[in-house]
Amino acid sequence: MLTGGTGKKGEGSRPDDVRAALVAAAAALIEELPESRVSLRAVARRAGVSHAAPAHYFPSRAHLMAAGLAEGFDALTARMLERRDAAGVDPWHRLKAIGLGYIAFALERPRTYAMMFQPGYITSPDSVLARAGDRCRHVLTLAVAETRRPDGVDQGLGVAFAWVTVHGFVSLLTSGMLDCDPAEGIGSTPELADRLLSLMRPAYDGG
Amino acid sequence: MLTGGTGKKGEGSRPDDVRAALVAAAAALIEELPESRVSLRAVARRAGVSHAAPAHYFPSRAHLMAAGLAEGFDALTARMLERRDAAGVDPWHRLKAIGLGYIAFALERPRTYAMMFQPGYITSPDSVLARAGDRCRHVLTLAVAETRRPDGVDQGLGVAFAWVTVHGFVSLLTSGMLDCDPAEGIGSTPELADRLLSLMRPAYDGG
DNA sequence: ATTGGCAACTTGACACTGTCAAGACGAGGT
DNA sequence: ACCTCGTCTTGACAGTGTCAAGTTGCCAAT
Repeated sequence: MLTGGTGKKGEGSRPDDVRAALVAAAAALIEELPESRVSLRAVARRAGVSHAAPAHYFPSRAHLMAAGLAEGFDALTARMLERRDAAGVDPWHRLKAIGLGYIAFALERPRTYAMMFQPGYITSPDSVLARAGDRCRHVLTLAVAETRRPDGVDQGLGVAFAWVTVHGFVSLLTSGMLDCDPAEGIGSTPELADRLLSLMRPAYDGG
Repeated sequence: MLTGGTGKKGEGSRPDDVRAALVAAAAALIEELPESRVSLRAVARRAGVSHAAPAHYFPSRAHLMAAGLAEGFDALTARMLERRDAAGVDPWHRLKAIGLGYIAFALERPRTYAMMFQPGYITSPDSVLARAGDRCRHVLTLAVAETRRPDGVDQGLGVAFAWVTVHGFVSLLTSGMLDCDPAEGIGSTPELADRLLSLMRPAYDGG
């Protein structure tokens, strides 16, 4: 009765073709255009359906955007896991790799990232977007747990501190409030990111 | 020739009445309504002028919003100064007071705050909004300079770290990504804010 | 004192938006 | 054969940003 394979055609080809196309189109446009220009109608055009088709799958614009943004969150989570698993076994190195992966994702897809944290797209605590956010935080929580030492900060505070730092960094950066060269070298974005992350090391690594 | 008192009436009463009314209306609506509903026409209605009057003072919606948001930045700066001056003489206490004032402002005026950091409203590096942001950062820079010690972090990094922390905190909080009770007590927002700020103390206070 | 000019708006229009109501249309069940 | 339902389209409505043209009222110059 709910979604999940209404099975229009018997030969099992497209269970939810249009819906998936809409979400994919939304995710693409979110990165291509400024937020105000990602319209339901533009998404519908890109998906090749009529301007009111989105309304049959999503009760409002916010819900469609949330679905596209949830894909963004999952991509972010995947990126974090990838970097973590390539970072070896040292807990601090793993945590730092997650942070750098987080920052890399946000700077590669700035519009998607900024919109993911826009209030108003989480319509309920168990919405698609909120759940995607929870999965992302979970990765961070695991990494912080690995670093825990008797004299370290407690779990919740450690997660908050790490997330706050990387999120604040990319958010200020893409807002244009932090001025540093995107290129490599002294005073560059990657160098500042590295130094900022190193600054929080004592909270996890014991000093 | 530029703006600044065209002096329509000789008796010197209203040099730029309508413009100021528009900016004030914009600042008010920015806090009252979600971003997408703060329209040029709504601002014009509140200011009591026709729907196209804003176009005579601001080349685009972004410019009018930026003017309203610049007022928000100035209010934030004022709040920071107020708290700092009430905090005594200890450099770290002064810096922390600035951070707490920053957080208090952002949580009292969440929509204004979020919009201030939205990419797209800074139309040029010396726009009204960018300048207001510079004045705000300057207050932070001064406070960080006060704490400087030979073995401390360098100025730019210290400013970035402090800003990143407070901004990341309020941004994640208003996005609904950090779950903590707004009320007082253990696990509450003010307590988390306090603990986060304390976590960055070693970077300034020498350990 | 009349004229011209000009800045400050207003009115009107256009293409576009989100959302709702109603209709088309094909498949499945009876 | 008929009916129903889900899927999507068409059409409409109020609202939006922005542009073009018009209106108004003051100031300076003639």
